[in-house]
Amino acid sequence: MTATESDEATARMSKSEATRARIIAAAGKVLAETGYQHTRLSAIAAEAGMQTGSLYYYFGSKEELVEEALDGGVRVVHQRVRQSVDDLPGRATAGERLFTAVRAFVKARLEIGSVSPAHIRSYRDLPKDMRERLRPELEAFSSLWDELVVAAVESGEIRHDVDPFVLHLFVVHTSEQLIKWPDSVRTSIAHTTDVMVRLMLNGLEGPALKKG
Amino acid sequence: MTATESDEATARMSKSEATRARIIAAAGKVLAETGYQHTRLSAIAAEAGMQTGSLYYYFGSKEELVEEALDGGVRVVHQRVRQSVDDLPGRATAGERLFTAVRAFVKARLEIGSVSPAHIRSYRDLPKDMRERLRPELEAFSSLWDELVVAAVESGEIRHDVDPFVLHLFVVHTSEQLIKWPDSVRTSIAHTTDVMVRLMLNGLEGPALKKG
DNA sequence: GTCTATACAAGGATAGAC
DNA sequence: GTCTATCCTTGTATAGAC
Repeated sequence: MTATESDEATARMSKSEATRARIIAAAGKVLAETGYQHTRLSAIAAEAGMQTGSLYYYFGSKEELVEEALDGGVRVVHQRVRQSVDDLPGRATAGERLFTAVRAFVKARLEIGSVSPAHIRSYRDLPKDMRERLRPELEAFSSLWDELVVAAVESGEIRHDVDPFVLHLFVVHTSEQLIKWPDSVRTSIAHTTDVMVRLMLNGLEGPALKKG
Repeated sequence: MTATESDEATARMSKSEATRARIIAAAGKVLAETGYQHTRLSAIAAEAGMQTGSLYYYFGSKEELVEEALDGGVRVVHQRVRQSVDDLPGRATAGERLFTAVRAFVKARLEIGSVSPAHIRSYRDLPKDMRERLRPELEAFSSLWDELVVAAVESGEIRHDVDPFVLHLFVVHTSEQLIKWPDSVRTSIAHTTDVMVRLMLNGLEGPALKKG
């Protein structure tokens, strides 16, 4: 959800719904930065502009609040990536489909400052039962990457000398590192996406080695 | 430090020194998995095979113990990377120096299961004063990467169309993702290092696109 | 709806037995 | 040296005022 979409959505909400959404957004932000265990309700409350105790008017427990924030973040990113692929014309090659997905993923990671499907940092810390409930959604997203990668290997558009699952991990984790890049190098979203995709696709190699 | 070196070192220690080293190693392992805030002394104690209270015979506080573990991890990895470059013959090109460093870094990350200089997950959580004390060592390591990258850009062995600092971040963070790869795809250290370096250097691109 | 005050649990730290 | 028992602090959760 972009800032604009979010504002439009907020305008249609009752005050209560808007506050609830604000808390969820605050939770997403804090979670992405600190991971589940380190996330303090006091930090979420501060980010949302209220006192810790007030959160309990909207949510029954920390777990309930966190699970809703996490699940929402996962679904939004997954949905965006899938949509970007579905929007391609039928004649698009497997490679075009994969790199469109990568671009959409990188873009989503930059636009949504908060949680993401591959945000392992949070995921590993979760209580076991919550992890179980979130698993199907995460696995669906993972399957999408597997399909895209395998098809692009078969079409010859990406390398076949590396295990497809490793390629899948490389794509997802490399995209994820963007959140660690300092603001100074993340200029516009379009440019940052461009640089990252170029590095993933073509690597570090420069002119002096390319002739080989 | 490899397992063998560690064993040899242990053999020369007094029992007290050996116990102390065992605690540090346990702390490194727990820290790498969970980050500072989430690290419980009870977890370190369990990993070292003792009760929580017993740790205080060797260390004055959680901070003291953690700082020693972190500082040690940073220094060992930095030292190994620097040594790998220094060991090259004088005629080595800038590109050879950079990729030797990358290989050494990836190898070190695989061999030492614990903390590392770029292990941001831990670093960001640290108390401010501790972070200040560790900073010089981290910056020295960062400078090494900057020098290697800039030289390789100038020699034309790596691409010049991307900000050198971004290339530096890409190298370090991409190497770091290895700790998230499941055991199933991390076969031998030599093979895993090889795959990772190939992906970083040449990217995902496959035969069908290379002709362009 | 949101705040303040407080009960309760968990983890860091200390003391004293052995 | 290591253990067990206990204190102190921090964070989750509840209660009741406004």
